[in-house]
Amino acid sequence: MNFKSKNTKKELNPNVSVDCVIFGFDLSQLYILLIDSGNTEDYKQSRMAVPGDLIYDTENLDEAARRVLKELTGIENIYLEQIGAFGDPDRIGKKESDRKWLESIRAQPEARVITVAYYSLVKMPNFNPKASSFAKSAGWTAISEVNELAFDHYEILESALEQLKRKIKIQPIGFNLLPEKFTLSQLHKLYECILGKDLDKRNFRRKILNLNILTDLEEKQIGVPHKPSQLFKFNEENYNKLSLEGFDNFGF
Amino acid sequence: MNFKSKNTKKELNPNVSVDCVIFGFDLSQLYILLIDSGNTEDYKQSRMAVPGDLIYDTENLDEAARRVLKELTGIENIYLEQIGAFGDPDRIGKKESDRKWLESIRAQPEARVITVAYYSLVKMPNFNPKASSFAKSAGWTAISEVNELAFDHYEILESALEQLKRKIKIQPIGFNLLPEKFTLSQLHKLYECILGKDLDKRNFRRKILNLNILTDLEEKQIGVPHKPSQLFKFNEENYNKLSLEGFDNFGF
DNA sequence: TAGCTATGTGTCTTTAGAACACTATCAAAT
DNA sequence: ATTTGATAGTGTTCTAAAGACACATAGCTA
Repeated sequence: MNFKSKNTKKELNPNVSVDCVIFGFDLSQLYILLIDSGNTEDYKQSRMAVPGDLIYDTENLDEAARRVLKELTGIENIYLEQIGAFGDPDRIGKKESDRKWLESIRAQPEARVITVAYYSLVKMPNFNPKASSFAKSAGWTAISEVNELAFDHYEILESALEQLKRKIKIQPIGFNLLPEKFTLSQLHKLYECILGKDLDKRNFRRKILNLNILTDLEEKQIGVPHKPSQLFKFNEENYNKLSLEGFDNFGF
Repeated sequence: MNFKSKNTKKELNPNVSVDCVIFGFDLSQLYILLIDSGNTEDYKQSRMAVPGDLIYDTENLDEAARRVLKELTGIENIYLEQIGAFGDPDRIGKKESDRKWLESIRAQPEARVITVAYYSLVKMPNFNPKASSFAKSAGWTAISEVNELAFDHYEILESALEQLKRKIKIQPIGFNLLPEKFTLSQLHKLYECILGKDLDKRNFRRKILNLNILTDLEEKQIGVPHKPSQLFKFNEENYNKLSLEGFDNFGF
């Protein structure tokens, strides 16, 4: 049977899935990695979803999240952090389109599935999603343009965003979203995007510089039609230290 | 089959459980609600565990947590908050005693089980646990005296404590642990217990009073062999408002 | 060379954190 | 009646960070 994991090799557990909310940033807005999981009725229509699938009985949740993400989008080697579990008994059965999809793909389409959600922040240009497995396509969508998602994935996205807002105030996580070299304005913009509000430029710069996680590259932007900006990278040593410790109070 | 939930009434899902970490406080230290889940080899020995059990396919996770807590300890009507999911494939099979116990009680003792953990804070004297179902006993244990627990429950407890420490800095949750009428010293002590460090008395009082969530009852302790303390209750309106909003910066 | 655009910078005021020591009040013991 | 022991209660100073606020600069383009 499915739930006897001991001596069977790799069997999908019909009751538990993982979902991965991957955020990116293009220096002007936040993006999320979505797959088109395929519409079983109308192949022209899409059924956008956060990459996710059932877990194997032999892997732990973190491993499952990494595997599923890789299988569906090709993306690997990123740090995933758990958001929590979503377990409404009807979370995958509310919409007709979801039910149809499950029937087309799952061995036990009626099974009740709870999902454990993860999120991560990545440098978008470094990760070009390549759809495989049941993903018809995989790509970045601006958060502002996300509307309907499969199952309860919209709720999951909202939770991920909340967690992101909370985290950015106590850890320097935002840097995972920026290129190696970045300007203070870009970092500033990122914080504004995540927190959804304007931040005073001078106060922001002062605070972020006081954290001592930035190294001035003594190098300027080139080819911009305005005063070129100083470029920075982040100081790995101090950055890692602060990531671990967190800062108790970095209020914006 | 077990994983077909649609038309079956109440079937346990063999793959998903919930566990509840319930904290209490006796004005001098933190306690946790544990059950003795019974040792199958030696009935005199105990097997202490956080109250938890498999979920039904028809209930959502929050409901399951409330139900399981009630079934095992009689405690109900409390607000439970999710900590997260724990899903090591071997989390319930590492110890011989755990495996024996599962064989004695579970329909599919070999099933891989992921658990979703919850925590709550309660006024200990208002909740007298009464063991039932498979709990041989249920009661409060000082956190400092907890050593070995079933499965990965010790890890879960540690996670719950971490979350509690994080939360108490941004929400006035601590009050759920105190009696209706309490003194500032008791509240002070509670914060010290949770955060595990000394806090300056005068600074603590100033900060907590500035939150405007306390109402001076104009009533003093009686019968104490020292200067009697002023009693306070908390101001529900402001307390609820702050609970929702949180405070960005309440660093200790 | 004028205009556009985003960069980069400093000060003041207010608020909150951290450190720190003594007096007051009650009950119990003598 | 007095002393003792135990905890309650109280203010100030120093320092650090938050928040509000305006103008000159550098490079590109037309």
